[in-house]
Amino acid sequence: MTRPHETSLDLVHIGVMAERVGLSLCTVRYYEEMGLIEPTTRTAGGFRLYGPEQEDRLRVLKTMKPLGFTLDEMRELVQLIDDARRAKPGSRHARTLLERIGAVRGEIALRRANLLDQVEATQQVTSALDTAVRHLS
Amino acid sequence: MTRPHETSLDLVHIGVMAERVGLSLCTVRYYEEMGLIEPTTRTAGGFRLYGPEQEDRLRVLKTMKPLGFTLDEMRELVQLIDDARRAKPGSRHARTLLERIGAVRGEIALRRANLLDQVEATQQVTSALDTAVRHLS
DNA sequence: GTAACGTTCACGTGGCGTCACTGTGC
DNA sequence: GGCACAGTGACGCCACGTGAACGTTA
Repeated sequence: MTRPHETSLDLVHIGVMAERVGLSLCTVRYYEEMGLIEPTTRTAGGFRLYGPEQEDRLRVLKTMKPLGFTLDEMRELVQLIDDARRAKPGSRHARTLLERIGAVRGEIALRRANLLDQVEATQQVTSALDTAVRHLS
Repeated sequence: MTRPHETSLDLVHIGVMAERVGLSLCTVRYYEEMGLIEPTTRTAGGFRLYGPEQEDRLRVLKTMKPLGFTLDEMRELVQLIDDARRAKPGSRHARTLLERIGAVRGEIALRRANLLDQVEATQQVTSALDTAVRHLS
C-alpha cells in the first residue's frame, strides 16, 4: 500500500546509524570526506540521512578496518562490490571484476593469517608473565 | 673462564638489533624516547649498543604492539616484568605485583578474544564478495 | 521553546616514516 | 681512507578525536 514514491522509509540520522554499526560520528563523517560513503540524502536543514544500503556499506567498512587496510584500499573494495552489483553477469567487464575480486580475497586471506599469527604471539607475552609469576611465588 | 668483568660480550648496534626483532630503527629510537627501552650502553662516539636482555624486551614490545596497547600501557608492562624480576619472592611487594600481573593477563586475554572476533569477521567480508561473485557468473 | 542532536572548520594526537645533514666504525 | 651505518633534529602523514560556535528538529 504505502509506496511513497520510490525512496525507502527508514532513513535515519547519522547518530542512529553510527550507533547501529558501532562507528563514531567522527569516523562516519571522515569516511564521507575520504569518499568511502555518502548519505542517501539530506534534510532541508543539512542533516545527513542514511538508508539501509548505507548501513551494509558501513558494516563492510567496519569489518575491514581492523584488518589493517588503508582507507584507500577500503574505498577500492566497496567500489568493487558496487561495480559488481551493477555489472551485467557474464559480460567482459564482469570477468575483469571477478579477477580483481579474487585478488582482494587473497589479500584478505593474508591479513587473516597475520591475525592468527598475532593470536599465537600473545602466548609468548603471557608466558613471559608466567615466568615472572613463578619467580614471585 | 672468560668473565670480562661483568658486562656481556654480544653487544650489537641498533641496525642489527632492529633487524633481529623485526622493528624499524625509527621505532626502536622512538620507543627509547618514550621511555620503553634504553640501550645497554653507547660507544664513545654515541652509537647505541644493545645486549640480549634488551632483545627480550624488544620482542615483548613487538608482540604487544598488534594487540592494540598504547605505548604507555606497553611501558607499564615491561616495567612490571622488570620489577617482578627484581622483587623478593614472597614479599609484600611481590604480592601486589602478582595482582597487577593478573590484571594485565586479563587485558591480554581480552585483546586476544578481540583478535579472534576479527578473524571471524573476515568471513563476513569474504561472504559479501562471494555474493558478488555469484551474481557475476 | 528547549534539549538533544546536527553542521562545518580548525587544531591536536599517536605512532611512527622520511628527509637532510653530520658524525662513526670497521 | 672509504663507505656503510648511525646520530640528532624537524617535518609529514594517516585516521581519526576534540573542541568551538552555531544551526536544526522532535
